[in-house]
Amino acid sequence: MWWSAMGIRIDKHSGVPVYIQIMNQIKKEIVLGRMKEGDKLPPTRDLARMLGVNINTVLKAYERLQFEGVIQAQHGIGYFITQASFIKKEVLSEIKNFARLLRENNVDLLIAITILEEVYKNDK
Amino acid sequence: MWWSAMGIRIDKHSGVPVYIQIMNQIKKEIVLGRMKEGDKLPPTRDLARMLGVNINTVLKAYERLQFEGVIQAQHGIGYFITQASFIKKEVLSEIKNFARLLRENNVDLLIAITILEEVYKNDK
DNA sequence: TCTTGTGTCATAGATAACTATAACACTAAT
DNA sequence: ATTAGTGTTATAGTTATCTATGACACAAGA
Repeated sequence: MWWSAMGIRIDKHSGVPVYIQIMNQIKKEIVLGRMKEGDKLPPTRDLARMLGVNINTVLKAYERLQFEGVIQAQHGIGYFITQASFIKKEVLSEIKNFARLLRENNVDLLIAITILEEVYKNDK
Repeated sequence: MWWSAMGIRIDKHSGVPVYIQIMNQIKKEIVLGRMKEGDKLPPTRDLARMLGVNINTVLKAYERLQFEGVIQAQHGIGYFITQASFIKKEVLSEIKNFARLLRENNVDLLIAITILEEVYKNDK
């Protein structure tokens, strides 16, 4: 088994703390079915090297994911996924359509997300 | 003219720097047409008090928005909007539909946004 | 001119995030 | 038993963000 860094991408200059980005990226990989229950995560040292961040930053992300019950450490072995929920294909398809809509209308992604958050929270 | 804080909401514990949240919120208000070119922004001191943050944090947001050309300071008078672009009604409508879809399918907003970002960037 | 409202600048301190580095503990394979 | 791979813990230092506070500059109106 090897790690290319999987689909995990971070942006050090986005303003969002890196450890939170790592958490979100791993959750995303799981939801998209790229990682499933029982799968082993990249070792902390490896992921840190691949992402160009410090080990402690990856560890912080892993520890928080463990606290949330998403993954589980096994001392001396590695971290494993313990909880996996998948997104429906239709929903994923709709996300793609939505992304296309935004691009076609030249809507800035950050602004769209800000509006989306407001709408999502207000209509509850 | 008064300031209720307008539609500007921030979350101190979201991990995203507050001054960036303020920037995004103001851009959002403009795009939604709630503020238009020439409109005066809340004074730094007032917005700081309304949001429960320090003046310097608001100032940092305003200064960056000015650097981006969105707003313009007039010494002793206030900050004014210099650049306004609007979102199409159809796009806003689609954002609302999208938010509804996510809620109906119990999709976590953060994860949805993470997937959206990936799709948006990859399909370019 | 004086006052009020506002932008601007500066300094200092607190907290969070990130980095650098080392040492130790457990597991599996040889 | 030894080694390699991995998790765990600890310490220290740097940088970014946020706060607290004060002082000064400019504009408009009384």
